[in-house]
Amino acid sequence: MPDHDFQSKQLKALSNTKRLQIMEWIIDPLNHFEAQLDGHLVTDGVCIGRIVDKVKLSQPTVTSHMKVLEEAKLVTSKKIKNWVFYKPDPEAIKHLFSTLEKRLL
Amino acid sequence: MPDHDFQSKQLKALSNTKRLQIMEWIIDPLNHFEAQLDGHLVTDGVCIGRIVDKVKLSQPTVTSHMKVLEEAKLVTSKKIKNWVFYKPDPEAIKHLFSTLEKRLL
DNA sequence: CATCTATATTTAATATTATCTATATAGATC
DNA sequence: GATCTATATAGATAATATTAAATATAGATG
Repeated sequence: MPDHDFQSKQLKALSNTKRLQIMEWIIDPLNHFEAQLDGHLVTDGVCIGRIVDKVKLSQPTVTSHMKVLEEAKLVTSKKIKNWVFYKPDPEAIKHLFSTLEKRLL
Repeated sequence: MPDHDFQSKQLKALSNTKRLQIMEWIIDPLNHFEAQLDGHLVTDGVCIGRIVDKVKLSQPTVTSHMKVLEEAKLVTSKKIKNWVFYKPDPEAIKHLFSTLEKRLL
C-alpha cells in the first residue's frame, strides 16, 4: 500500500471517537485501568475484556475496533492464557504525527 | 460539541485520501497550482475549479469534500466574483496536532 | 471430559460516506 | 435581458462503517 494511503488508514483508525478514546486509555493504562492479575498493564498491555467493560460497547464491537487499530499498526496484541492484551506502539504514533506534520505544516 | 468529538471530526476530515491530498496541495499552493487571474494562491486561496481539475473528481464531489474540510475548520473559504477560494487554516492544523500529541504521546 | 471463560466469527440491521448525473442558482458579460 | 460560467443542491446508488445478537472456538479448570 502506498505510504499516503496507509497514513489515511491510520487517521481513519483514530478518527472514530470510541477508538480514539481507547487509544488514549491504553497509552496511559495505569491511570485508566485497575492492575491486572495476569499481564502487566504497561509491559503486556490492557486486556480487551477490561476495555469492553470500560467503553460500554459489546465485546464483538470492541474486538472489531481493536482489529482496525492493529491493522493500522497503532497497537500490537499478545495472548496470555485466555486473554488478549493490547499495547500501543508509541513509535508508530510518533512516526505518523511527524510525517503528517511534514505534509501539512 | 465536546472537544474530543470535534477532534474526531477533524481527523475524519483528514482521513480520506482525496481530502488529505487536497489539503497538502492547498497548503503549498505555489508548488501545486498555476497562478490565478483572480485571487492570489497564497493570500486568497485556491479556486475550487482548479482543485476539481487536479483531483479528477466531479465538481459536486469536490464541493462536498471541501465542505467537510470547512466544517472541520481546517480551511476557510472566500468568494470573489463567481469563484470560491479555499485556504488552509494553519493555526487550526497546528492546534489539532498539538492536542493529539498531548492525548496520545 | 464436561464446563466455564475469554475472545473471535458470522450474520444482519442501520447509518454514513463517496460518488455521479441532473438541475438549480447567482453573477458576469454580451 | 439572454446567455455563459462557476458553484451549489438534489437525488440516486454503491460501498463502507458501526453495532449487536447469536454462535463458534480455544484454552482453563474442576
